[in-house]
Amino acid sequence: MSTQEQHNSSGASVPIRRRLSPAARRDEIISAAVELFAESGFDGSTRDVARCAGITQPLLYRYFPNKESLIEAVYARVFLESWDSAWDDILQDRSLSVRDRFQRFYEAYTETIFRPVWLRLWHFASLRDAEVYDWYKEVVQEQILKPLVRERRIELGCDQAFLVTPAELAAPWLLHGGLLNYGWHQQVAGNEDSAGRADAIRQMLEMYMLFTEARYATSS
Amino acid sequence: MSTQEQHNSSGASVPIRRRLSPAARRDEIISAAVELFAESGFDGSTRDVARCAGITQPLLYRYFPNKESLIEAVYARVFLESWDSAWDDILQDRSLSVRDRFQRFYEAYTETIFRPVWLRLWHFASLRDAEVYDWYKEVVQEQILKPLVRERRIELGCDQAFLVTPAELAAPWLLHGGLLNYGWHQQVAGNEDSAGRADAIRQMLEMYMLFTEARYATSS
DNA sequence: TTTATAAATTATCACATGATAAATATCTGG
DNA sequence: CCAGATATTTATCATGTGATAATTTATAAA
Repeated sequence: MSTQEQHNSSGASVPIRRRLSPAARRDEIISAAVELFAESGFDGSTRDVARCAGITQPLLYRYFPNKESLIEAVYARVFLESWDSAWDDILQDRSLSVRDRFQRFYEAYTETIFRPVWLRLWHFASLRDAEVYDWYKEVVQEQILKPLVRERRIELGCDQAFLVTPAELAAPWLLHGGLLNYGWHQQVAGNEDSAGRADAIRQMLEMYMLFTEARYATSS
Repeated sequence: MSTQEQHNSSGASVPIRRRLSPAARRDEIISAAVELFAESGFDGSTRDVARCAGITQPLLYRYFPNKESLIEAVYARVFLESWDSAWDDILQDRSLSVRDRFQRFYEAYTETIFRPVWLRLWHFASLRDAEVYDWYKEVVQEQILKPLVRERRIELGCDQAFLVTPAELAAPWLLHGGLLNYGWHQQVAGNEDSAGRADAIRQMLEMYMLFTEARYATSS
């Protein structure tokens, strides 16, 4: 990716030696690993990561004791640090209806997670680490789906119960999963149609609104 | 997996040499590859496939010119040959309501595709071959989703148009994708709850029924 | 039993990979 | 400008991998 070179007196090309601070170099290595692993999976070689980062392969081992710890750093960069606090602001903005609020939220959210890097790493990760998957599932459930259920209940005027039951989460999970799947379709096909994405979100919310209306109507 | 051995006079263990017909051997190799690739991905080694099949690694190359062609044989076994014609019978049985019919269909269908082998190979495949993914998407759309839309339209009494438009497929795709995602959740978590599965299908169909009722009611 | 066919194994190659040790060049503080 | 600290590279190892050639042995037909 960034393999710069110099030419010495004898004409042979010699790599430039950029001396960086450990923190900066570490960041660059992680960025390179994110790109490479997203493309080739976690079986991508450390040599390719190094080439992509513009360094030699052994240098990688000054920053990470082994490949596994590099992979963990990639997880942290992509999954842990990807939650945008602005999303929380949208989710909590009660000046909008639940429908409009979650429309806005999902449009912002999918702008990040529908990037090929995120989606592919997510798939690769879930194929090798059930833990990462479980952890992120928890995040989605607590940060997105439970708020959705709660706010919708309030909107429908049946706010007696505070806890969100597993049964109530089934439909939101189904729809959220459907949206993820939609994003995956687009990424495999190489599309990046933001209008179609907004439509998909609209349909998803439409279905949720109809479903909850029918369900909570009888019990309110 | 099936590495049988014999002991010769000097006590050293020597592999048994089972001489099979080419067709039978080929089948065994593919079965072994299906198991191994489902677990380790397509980067699983040919040596491991061979061990799993109870043969030596070079023998594999008498049946497949290279690893890629073995992978293609795995695709064929798992994806091409997995469609059960009994499913078509269910889909075409108009003695049942659309809801009941697709409930039955999806319960049978997911019994097959929610197996870890199918789901994992599906994920591995879609990460490396957009073609396989596109091909299967087409199958789902033509065999499942378009029939669903058509039959539902008839049931709602608005059978004027025969063609199914892309817009009409958005909701079914979202729900179908959500169900796939549900299966993936279960497989990663190691669950195999068929009651939960039936419930998920019920909710999915409930949402589709409500959605179509609301949508086609105005235009019929 | 004998023998020819081909299924299966042993031996091996070239290359890629994760990882380590030693040598070298770059930057910073004095 | 110099010297020490250390970021970076070169050289290297052990192992794993896809693939091929040569050899051996099981099996069925004569």
